[in-house]
Amino acid sequence: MKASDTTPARRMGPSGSATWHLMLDGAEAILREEGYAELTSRRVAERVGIKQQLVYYYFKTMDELMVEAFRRLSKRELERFEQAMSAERPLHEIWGIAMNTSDARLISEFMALANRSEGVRAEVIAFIERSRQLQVEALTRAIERKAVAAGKPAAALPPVAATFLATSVGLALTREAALGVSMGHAEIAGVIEQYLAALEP
Amino acid sequence: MKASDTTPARRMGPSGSATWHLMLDGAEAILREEGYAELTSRRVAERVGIKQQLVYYYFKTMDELMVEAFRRLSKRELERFEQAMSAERPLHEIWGIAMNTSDARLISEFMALANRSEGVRAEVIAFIERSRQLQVEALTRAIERKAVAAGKPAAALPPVAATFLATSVGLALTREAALGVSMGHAEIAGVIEQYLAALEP
DNA sequence: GTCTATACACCGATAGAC
DNA sequence: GTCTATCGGTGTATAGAC
Repeated sequence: MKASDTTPARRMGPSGSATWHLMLDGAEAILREEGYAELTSRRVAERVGIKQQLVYYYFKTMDELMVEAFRRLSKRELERFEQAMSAERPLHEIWGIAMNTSDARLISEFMALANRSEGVRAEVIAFIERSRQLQVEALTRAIERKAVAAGKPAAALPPVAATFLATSVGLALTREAALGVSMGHAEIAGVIEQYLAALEP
Repeated sequence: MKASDTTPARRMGPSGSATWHLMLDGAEAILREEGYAELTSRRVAERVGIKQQLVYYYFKTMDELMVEAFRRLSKRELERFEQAMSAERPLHEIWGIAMNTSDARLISEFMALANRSEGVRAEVIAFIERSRQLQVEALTRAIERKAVAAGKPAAALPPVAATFLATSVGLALTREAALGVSMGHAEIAGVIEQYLAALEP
């Protein structure tokens, strides 16, 4: 369309290099420990021991850095889920992941970021849908195995409802625990574990 | 302890005045529509049509403004809960409130803020505990009424677990809906409404 | 009660030297 | 690949005039 872009376009470095990863590591640490309000090029640089301006050699904008950071995280998480599916008791594994404090906090921050950045939003939506899909498949298989073994028709709780429930509850539990609230936590964890034990003895 | 404060303390306006409320209204609107990263004295002033510096006549710091904003909101919400308890079908009312989009978003933002501000954190903790207490009481009463009527021992799901579940799920549903995700939403809403209908026909 | 003036720190981003 | 220099913009907060 445009025969000549008047802006010559800034010189940029390659994705995937060691420094590139280092910067994303720094960004993750900041999100985890301080929240997205502190995620700035200066803070990232300070953390990894480089100059602020170098951030813009590897990322066009801070928004792009955030998108890349979530993309890397989401890939890692999905691989973790997939691996959990092939473990001995997949549902217990999934629940364990949902209860992992530090990454729950990280994902929480990205969800907040998703409200303000189109790029992040698209990645977050894709991640939610893919991980829910994975969980539904695993749960469906587990329920069917159980039903066949017992000769029962099973399921007052549809698999997708159960996974949604587990994810929401896991997130709420870790978020409240971080604040120092614990009212009802033991009871709700008990209910979930009872449900899991019934499916995966 | 200190016989004389060397800093003369800046001149301050009264809490509760019309302008004071106007500023909190502006702060709420910003949180709802744009998120806490945009909650600045300049943006508040712009919204309500006054100069940025006037914010500091009514609030010592931005942090104090946030605390006051949450305090006002939390008071309003708790009154709403209490009123709902005395309605015809209290549990349906509570679920309705949990599903109210705009205030769920607002509360979400304050929860994120709680991770960064001690003052906000204290208020958020108090709010969570008080509102959960209220809900547990209402649910306990409803279950007992039902159990007495049916002559049953009742309750595989402890009331505090049920309310925790409803709150987490409600928050997750509205947050995802805001992003445009809907996978499993109909199923989970169906399950909850079924549970409610069983208790409050 | 609201305004102007003003300080100082930090932010994203660009240009160009080494 | 990393640095120095630098820009315009925005943030919190204070002092003091009207």
